[in-house]
Amino acid sequence: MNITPLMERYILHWGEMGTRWGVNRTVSQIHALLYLSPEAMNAEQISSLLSVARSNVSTSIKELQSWDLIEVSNVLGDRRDHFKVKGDTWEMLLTIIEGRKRREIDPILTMLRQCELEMHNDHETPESVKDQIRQMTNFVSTLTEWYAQVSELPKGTLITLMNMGAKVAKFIPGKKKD
Amino acid sequence: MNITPLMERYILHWGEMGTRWGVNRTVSQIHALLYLSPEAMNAEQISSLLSVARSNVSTSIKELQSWDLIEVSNVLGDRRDHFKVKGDTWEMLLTIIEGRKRREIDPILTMLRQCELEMHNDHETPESVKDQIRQMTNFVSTLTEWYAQVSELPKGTLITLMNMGAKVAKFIPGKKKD
DNA sequence: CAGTTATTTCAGTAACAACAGAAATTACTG
DNA sequence: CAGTAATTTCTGTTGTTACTGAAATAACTG
Repeated sequence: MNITPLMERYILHWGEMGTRWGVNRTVSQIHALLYLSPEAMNAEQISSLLSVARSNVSTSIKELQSWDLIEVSNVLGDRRDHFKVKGDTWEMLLTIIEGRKRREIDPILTMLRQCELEMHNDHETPESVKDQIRQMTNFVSTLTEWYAQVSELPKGTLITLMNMGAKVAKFIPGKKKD
Repeated sequence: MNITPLMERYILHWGEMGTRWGVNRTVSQIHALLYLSPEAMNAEQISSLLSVARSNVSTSIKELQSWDLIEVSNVLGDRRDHFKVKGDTWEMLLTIIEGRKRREIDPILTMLRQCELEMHNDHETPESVKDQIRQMTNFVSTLTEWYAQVSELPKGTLITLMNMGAKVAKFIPGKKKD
């Protein structure tokens, strides 16, 4: 397998985009490469195809594994680890959302809740500021609760809902269908 | 207005979280500060409260304005610009999503579509790779289409839908209610 | 229109994250 | 258990972005 100009373009754009979302460029590039590749690849191949140091691949692979985005497959008679992406585009998205939620939203919620606790015996912070914090806490809680419910739905249901688009609004009780 | 320990904690955490999402720390901190503050603030105040250079505040303010997250308010008899956040938590979220979509998702879609065009007279890229690109294009298109529809719904409808959580799935045609 | 205040731009510095290459570790093999 | 292959860890370097402080510009005032 070698990188055609088409693939290069895809991989480079993906890497570029990753950086904007706080993801290391090499990590995104490897993910893009593995997404495109029909077969699993070993670290050596990735290293030479993307022209990055072997050690850099090692670190990035670990990062992708911690996100549960890739999996190892072993070939009989080959000691090296081979990697490929897990799931289809839809599952990829859900995995990324789940990861970011756990790593970034949950700590925010923890922080917000602790702020609410501290508020009680805090008499220097203006009431209006406390209100803003409370509002943010409620908002993030609601979002988290919504996500918890929706992420439990089967994939097929989610896809159906998405294809319905704005039509879901028609089912709001007490709302006229048009 | 001075920063109480509670506020400091909130602002620092927010700034920290911003960096993880590819947002400049100072930018996030200023947004957090303005969110908490009951009154609009001028750049000088922000600069001294957060202990960052005046010029840094100027740059960050521009960034927040380009995201449409803050607005200017002027006080009679005061030449300085005063800033405050726009909208409530919910509107903030929608604004941020809209901004990221426009800046980051739309270019991806453009790239993917161009890749699809190039595919036609590209005989070196394996068919399986082309398939993967096509699949990604369809996926991103569907998501974008869904977003376009949902973002048009009135805020109240969106909130109702969110509060319904997984219940919306009950209304899928051909599905038994339980 | 000189003087003052507010804001922005710019250039250099500092801080940080990404990375390469070497060294060390681990896992295998005959 | 020596030797080899694969992987990881570590250290120093590079490249990038954030930031400061100074200078320039713009906006207002008496």
